[in-house]
Amino acid sequence: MTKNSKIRVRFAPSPTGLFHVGSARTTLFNYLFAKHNKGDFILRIEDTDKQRSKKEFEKDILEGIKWLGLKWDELYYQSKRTKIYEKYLKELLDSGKAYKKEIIWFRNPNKKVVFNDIIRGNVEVDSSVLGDFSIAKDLKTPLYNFAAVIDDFEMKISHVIRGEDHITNTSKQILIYEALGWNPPQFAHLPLILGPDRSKLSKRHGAVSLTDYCKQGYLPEAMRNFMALLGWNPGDEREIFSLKELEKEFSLEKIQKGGAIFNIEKLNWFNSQYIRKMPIKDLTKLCLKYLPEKIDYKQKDLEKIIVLEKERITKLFEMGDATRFFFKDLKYDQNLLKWKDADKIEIKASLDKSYSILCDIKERDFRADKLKAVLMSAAKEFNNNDRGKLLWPLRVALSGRDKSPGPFEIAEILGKKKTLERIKKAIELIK
RNA sequence: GGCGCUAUCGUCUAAUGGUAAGGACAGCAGAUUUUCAAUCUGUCAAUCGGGGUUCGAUUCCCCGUAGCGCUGCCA
Repeated sequence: MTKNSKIRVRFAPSPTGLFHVGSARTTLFNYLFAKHNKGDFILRIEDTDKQRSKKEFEKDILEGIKWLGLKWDELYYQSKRTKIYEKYLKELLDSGKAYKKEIIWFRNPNKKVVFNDIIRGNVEVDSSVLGDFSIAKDLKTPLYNFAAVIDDFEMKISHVIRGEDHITNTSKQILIYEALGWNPPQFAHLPLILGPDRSKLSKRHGAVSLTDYCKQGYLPEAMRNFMALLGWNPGDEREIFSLKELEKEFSLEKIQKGGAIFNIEKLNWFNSQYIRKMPIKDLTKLCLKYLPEKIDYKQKDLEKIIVLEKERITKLFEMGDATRFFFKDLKYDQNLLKWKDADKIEIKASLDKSYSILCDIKERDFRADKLKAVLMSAAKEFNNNDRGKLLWPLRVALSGRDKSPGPFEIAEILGKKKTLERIKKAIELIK
């Protein structure tokens, strides 16, 4: 590679499965490296295996990359480049560097292969342990190690950034570059993403496709931030990074050498951070598909509900359950209304009190701050040491839950009519 | 088995010859609160082992050990 040549990297997935989070991180790192260096990020679909390649997987991968907010500069399909591979295959066959025996084999020169990995430094492999290796089934059907080399050369890839599970392939590929008289690109082998048992993250560890995380309501900005910090960090103590900041800070030299466990707890933390930061209009829109289908709430009320619940959830998926009581009739056990060791008479008295107070408040004064002022002082009067005596039964009457936002906020959203209805129902429930 | 890669709190990591080994997540405790969440404060917790090199090693070298990866007519 000459010093002034443009930085060009590629992510080269084979569409034989859903977009894996490990692949997603490799994509991210390639993208960040390209953008940091004002280079190109190329996407190459490695669909040489016709049996296993599926259109649906290709779609999943492309959509996953878009969802992450990453854009490719160029897109290629290996299945459309057969002629190019054929040309070089013939060249190798003619020069005797490859031979045909059922399929096409690369003649291993059995030498020591050394390459300087940007992340790991010098990596040495005695290629004789590799033996001759297959590079094509026939002239029109190239195999991975061969097609990848041809494309990386033809596409002028300057840096190959991929998982460390490819280190052995790199030695083979360097041999092919040399046989063709080409200079290999720079290599950077990323540490793997691991499951909790420290083995390569795979299906048996649970959700591994990006689509799964998207469906559960993880935000792309959280996913990005989390994945970027899995094996990389800029050297200071910041945790939250926007895409732009990542592009600015990223460097391969700061990548960790050891594998990193996919720590869902940390992902959850990032996600809740981003959920809280998101503008309420956008968040409401995103939450829509997780809410009960038939709701007759106005946009304004919906936004108020989302504001109340967004600090209580870590994934958008939880929004449906968290907000159900606003839209549906309540079902709960009368015992839930019980604050500490209050008896039925006390609970009823408490609810009666709330009811009469709220009855006296004008419709237009049904705002959380106003309700809070009135009810808090009433609660103090009702039982000086323990405001829960008034507030707990009220909150349960309105939410039907042991855990929920406060009664004032719920009452505002419900409105006077519904609020009073629910209190009345609660009173009737007590037997 | 062979080859390769790796090794700091439970987890993600900072510190590349001189630190009381720092931060974040999780945990725990407290404050706040009608509940939960959030928030704030505090706290627990690590350099795999053994040799070197050096005045001094988390850091450099060697040997172990452990873990992982690769070992396809998949990519």
